Amino acid sequence: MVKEEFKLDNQLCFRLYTASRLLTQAYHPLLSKYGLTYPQYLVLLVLWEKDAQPVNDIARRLLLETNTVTPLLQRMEKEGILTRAKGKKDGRQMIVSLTKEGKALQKKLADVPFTVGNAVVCESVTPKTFPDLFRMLDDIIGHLGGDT
Amino acid sequence: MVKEEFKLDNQLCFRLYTASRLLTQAYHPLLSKYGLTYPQYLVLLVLWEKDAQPVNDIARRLLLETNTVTPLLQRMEKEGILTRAKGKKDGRQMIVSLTKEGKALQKKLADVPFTVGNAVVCESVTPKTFPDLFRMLDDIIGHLGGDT
DNA sequence: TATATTTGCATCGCGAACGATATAAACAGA
DNA sequence: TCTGTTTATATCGTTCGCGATGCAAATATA
Repeated sequence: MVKEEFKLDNQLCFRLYTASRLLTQAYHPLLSKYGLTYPQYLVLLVLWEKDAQPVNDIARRLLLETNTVTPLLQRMEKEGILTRAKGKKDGRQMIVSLTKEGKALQKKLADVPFTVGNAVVCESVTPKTFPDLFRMLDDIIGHLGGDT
Repeated sequence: MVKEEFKLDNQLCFRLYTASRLLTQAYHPLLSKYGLTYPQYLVLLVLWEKDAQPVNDIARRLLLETNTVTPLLQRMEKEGILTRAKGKKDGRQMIVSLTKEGKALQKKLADVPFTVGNAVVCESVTPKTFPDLFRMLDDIIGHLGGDT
C-alpha cells in the first residue's frame, strides 16, 4: 500500500490544478465565440479596470511573468483587440491600450460572469461560502509569494 | 467604473488558476532535481498506487485527455521512468508500467509531500481547515463533470 | 462472415507558462 | 561624460493542455 501522503486523493495541489482546469473549460465555449482564450479574458479584465497600462503592470496584476504576457498581448494585438505603443515617458515600456473593439467586448461578454457563476454553484460552494473559499485561496496565494 | 462581476478581485477562477500555478511552482525545485515536471509527478502518484495501467485509466484518474497524457508518458518512457507495452488482452491498449527507476523515485521524493505541505500552511489554511477546502474543491470538480 | 460502429491511442497544431537569455533604454557613480 | 548596473520588454526552447483528426483493434449488427 502506498503511503497516505502520496495518495492522489490527499493532494491539495491536484485539486487546485483540476478545479482550475475544469472551471477554465467552463469559460471556453463562451470565450471562443469571440476568439478569446481564458488568459486573454484575464487581460481584458485588467484593462477594463484601467486602460493604457505597461506590460509589467499587467503581468504583476495577473501574477504572471512578462515572457508569458508579451506573446499573449502580441496575439491580441494581431486580433485588433488592443494596441501596444512605446512609452513616451519611459522608452523601455510598452503601453497596452484597448481598441474600440476591445472595449466593445465588455458588452458582448456581459453574461459570462453570471453564466460561469451559476455553473460553479453546488452543494458546498454558494454565494454564502464564497468568502470562506476566497479567503483560503487568497491566503495560499499571498503566502506563496503572490503579494511580492 | 467597471461592473463588480468583471473585477479581477471577484473572480473565483482567477484565484484557482493563480493558486494552482503558485503551488505547482512550489513543487518545481523539488521535482526538477530528478528531471520531473509536476504533471509527471501526478502520473507517478497514480502508478505508485497501482502499477501497470492502460493510458486511458491514467488519463481518467487525472481528469486529463489521452492526447495530453500520451506525449507525457512518451517523455517519461524516454527518461527510463516507465515502459509502455501493447496490451495482451486488448491490442488497442498501451499498458504503462514503472521501471525499477520509476519505483525508486518514491523513496527519493519521500520528503516532497511534507515540504510542500508545510509551505502551503498559513492563516486560514491548516490541517484543521483542509477538510473544508477539500470538500469545496471536490464539489466544484464533481459538479463541473469531473466525475464522468 | 461481411460491414458498420465504437473504443483506445496517437499525431498535429496552437496557445499558454516559464526558465534562460538577449537587447535597449534609463539610471547611477566616478 | 563615460561606464557599469538596473529595469522593461522580447526571444527562444521545452512542456503542458486540448481541439481536431487519424488509425487500428475490438465489437456489434446484418
